[in-house]
Amino acid sequence: MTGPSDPPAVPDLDSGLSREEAIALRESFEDAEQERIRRTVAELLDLLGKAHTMAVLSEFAFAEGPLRFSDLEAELGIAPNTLSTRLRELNEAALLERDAYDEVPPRVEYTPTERAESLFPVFAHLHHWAIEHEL
Amino acid sequence: MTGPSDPPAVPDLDSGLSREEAIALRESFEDAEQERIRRTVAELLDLLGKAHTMAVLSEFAFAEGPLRFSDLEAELGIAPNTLSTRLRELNEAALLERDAYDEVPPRVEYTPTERAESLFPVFAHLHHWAIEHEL
DNA sequence: CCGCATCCTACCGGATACTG
DNA sequence: CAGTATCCGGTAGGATGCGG
Repeated sequence: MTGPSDPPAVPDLDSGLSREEAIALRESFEDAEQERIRRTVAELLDLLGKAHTMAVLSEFAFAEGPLRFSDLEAELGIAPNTLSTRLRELNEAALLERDAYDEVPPRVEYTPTERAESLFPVFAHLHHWAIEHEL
Repeated sequence: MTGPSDPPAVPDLDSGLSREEAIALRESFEDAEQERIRRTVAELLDLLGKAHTMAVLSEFAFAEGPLRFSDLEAELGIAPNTLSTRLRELNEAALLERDAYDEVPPRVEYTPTERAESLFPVFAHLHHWAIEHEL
């Protein structure tokens, strides 16, 4: 009773680009460009590797519109200082847009940028993986 | 000179499952199963969120066969104790298989399992993202 | 020799209290 | 409500040692 039971027509877990295609694609670039790609991937993995960064982005990936600080705080159960740091990093990486409204009570909304949206299929894939596997 | 120049025919960055499809798919399950999926995703994000886990998996995603401890240590420039911990976690999560050969010099090989391989398109997508964006 | 385990240090993330 | 200040515990990094 631990595995998925009676799964409703799960489409193939073939998320676009395969490993071979990705390798071939990268090798089609000049050396300098390959090096840039390598560095960008490393930086990206470094950012995503920080605690809760993936979880935060995942929330945006499955949310309809913008999210507020307290939304994320409540949903993820993460300390405010840490959340604050993560949001600032994501904002500086141009993955989240920060909009502050001068009201009472104050309101700050975070919205994923297009750069972030083009990253969201990753979270859809992770979600799909979780449907078919356990941990 | 910072952006990509003369990009050779990059295929569309449309990695299979969209956000809407992922949401619809999840909602097609019963509540109990949805809860299991939610928890699995959370655990997965927690594991991937640990420092260097993504980087380690990424190495396997683009490597041909198995990798050795020293390969990863040299490639990622990460402390041996930390690498040791990450490899053990990934092994316990059944994402890496560990094979020790009793030779001189000793040899230990880590091989991604099928579970891990079904996760690799994620890294191909991240790589693809890095081709089209900066950080 | 390689793959770790150990020891220590530095930094990062968690909890709480407090402020604009 | 949306953070910041402070303190503290845990975790990663670096050097070293050692067993296989």
